[in-house]
Amino acid sequence: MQAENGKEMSTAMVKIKDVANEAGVSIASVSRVLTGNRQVSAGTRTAVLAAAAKLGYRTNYLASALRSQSTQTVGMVIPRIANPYFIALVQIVEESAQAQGFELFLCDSADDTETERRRVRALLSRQVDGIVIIPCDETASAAVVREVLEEVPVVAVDREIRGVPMDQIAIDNQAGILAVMDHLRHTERRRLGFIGARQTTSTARERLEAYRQHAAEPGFDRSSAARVLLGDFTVEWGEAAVDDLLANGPLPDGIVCGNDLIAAGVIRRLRSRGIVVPRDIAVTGFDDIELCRFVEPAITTVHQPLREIGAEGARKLFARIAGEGGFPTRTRIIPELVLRASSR
Amino acid sequence: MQAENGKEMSTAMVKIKDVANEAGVSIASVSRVLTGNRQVSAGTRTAVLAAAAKLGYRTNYLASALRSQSTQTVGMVIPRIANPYFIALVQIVEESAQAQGFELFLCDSADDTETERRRVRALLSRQVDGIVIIPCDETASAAVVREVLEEVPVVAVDREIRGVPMDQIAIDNQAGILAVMDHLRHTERRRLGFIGARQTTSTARERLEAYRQHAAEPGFDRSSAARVLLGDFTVEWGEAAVDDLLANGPLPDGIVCGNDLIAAGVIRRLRSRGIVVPRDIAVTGFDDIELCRFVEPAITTVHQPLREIGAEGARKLFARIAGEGGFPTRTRIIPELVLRASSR
DNA sequence: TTGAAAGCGCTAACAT
DNA sequence: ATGTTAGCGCTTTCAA
Repeated sequence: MQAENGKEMSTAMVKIKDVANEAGVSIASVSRVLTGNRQVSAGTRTAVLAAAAKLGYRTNYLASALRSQSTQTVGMVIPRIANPYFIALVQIVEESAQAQGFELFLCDSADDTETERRRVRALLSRQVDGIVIIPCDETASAAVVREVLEEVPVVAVDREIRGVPMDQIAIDNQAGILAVMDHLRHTERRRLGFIGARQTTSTARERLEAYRQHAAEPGFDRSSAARVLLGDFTVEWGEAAVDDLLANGPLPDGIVCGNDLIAAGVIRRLRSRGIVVPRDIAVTGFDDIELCRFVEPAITTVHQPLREIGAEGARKLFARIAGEGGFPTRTRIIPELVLRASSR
Repeated sequence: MQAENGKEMSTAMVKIKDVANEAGVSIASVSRVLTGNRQVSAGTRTAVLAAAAKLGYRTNYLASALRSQSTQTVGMVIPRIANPYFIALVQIVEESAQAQGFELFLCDSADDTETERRRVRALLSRQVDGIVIIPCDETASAAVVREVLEEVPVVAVDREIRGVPMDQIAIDNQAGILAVMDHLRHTERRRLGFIGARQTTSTARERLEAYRQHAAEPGFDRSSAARVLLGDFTVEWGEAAVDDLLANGPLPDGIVCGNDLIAAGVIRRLRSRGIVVPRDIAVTGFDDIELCRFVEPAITTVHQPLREIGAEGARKLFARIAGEGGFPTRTRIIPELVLRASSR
């Protein structure tokens, strides 16, 4: 006892040998009972279980994993842990992992390629059995992912990686933007603008490309296709972009935003400038995050089927881990438009 | 090559022996260079580093940790990964961990004592060097934490655990509620009500206790102290609680909410019932999450100094891990009121 | 400063 | 069905 320095006496770690002694069997029998991969007699099982419970034994993960060459762990690397959108995806993957008896090791790449590389290497160093990645850069992330693929299966989720033959699952961004713009056309919006993010991710790129393509179609004013502002996927950029628009000529009557955060910023700034949404100008988002229903007016947006995306990503990963072969696949889920007050 | 089934040939894992061969030294020397705990000649160092880089060697974490009895990993158990408030705290702790050269293993207890116990055991099984916990139940979590304390240091953050002598850090909830109620008193609100959460956490309990105490003071209508509704810390409960209030007699002119999510729900439902906030009724929140500034009207709330709480929690943990003794401490940070439109 | 060898705690192969 | 033992890949004595 070392009561005087406030430290409790540490219980010596219980090892498999202690359980074996207590149960009166060999350590191999203990291992067999606990891992369950082998036949054991009922008597041995009972004795081992009782001894383990009595001593409070917990298998040493490090030793077990080192020996069995299996960590039963998968890693997930996301660009920003503070982004609720990514966290929602994490939750689905975590559920699937748990259901398969795997643990999930979550890492934040801080939307930085170098950090992403370090995180991925740390995961490989921990001998994870597979990795789910939301890459932070459409092209720069390719190199590190290619490296990983030499060792364990990887699935890219939500964002695409170019030029790497691998399993991928994401939403169909083009279809989403098309739905938004069809809606704006039918509600007589003619002069559109697009406020999105710089083209470092497939998400940003595909949404912009779809906008440009459809804005040039009949039904929209000719100025629309060129009215494009690119920053990042944040509320702050949405606000700044509105100032930009206001300073440069007459406002459009519809703004297509690259995601909901931008849309929230756009709406807040427009309101503070006395411009009425949706009467003067319609605003749309993308992703359908919770915030949409709290903003006034509530944001019309494209719903991300996160559950499907996450579940399918996990399914692909665990299939590879289980040794299933076949060519890598790229899946796109077609999203639905959610009409709310900001565009009516 | 097995090109026909789409599988790349797996690179054999590079081991320390391979590096030793390549560099023409013993494996011990490689280890010494890579861990940096020992003296090595410049020549050996260069040769080892070059060989390691050439072969793309990464230390096997499992083997290294098993042998050295140090994982350089801490665990963090939070009640809900989907709650941005907890995630903000995680980020701060993660920063501190990285700065100390530790990895953080994040776990979700799903606000359930049994899951919490399983998660904690999994962490111990992985030989983490310490644990930061946001306990899901003020009393029930005590048992599992007491267990853990036998093996590694634990720090409770944000919520208190009763009856366990351990390091703790949280906000001073009583002071926060007092600030809210002083403000309401000065703005002539007389008939108050409290919408909070059931008393399973110190957070919920302390905020209610403070409300009850101050509501009975002069300046408030006598009905105030008894006008209390308890559910959980969600938007949905805030909405339901308003229906409850409306069905039972005249409305108060001020509602103190247990947190911001409840306040957001309260405001949304009041508005949909045609009741004007803050003219007819003032509403306040607690925590100062991002949402507060998006709700219309923006929510008056108590700001949580998350950075300070997280950093101090991490500091305490790493001090214990480093072997610092001394009695456990309980720290409370006094928060500030943030005045916004919902109470003016 | 370096190499040889022991051993971290466990699982799996090999006995019986 | 069970026990004995090798060895997972590394770090750390112990010798030299």
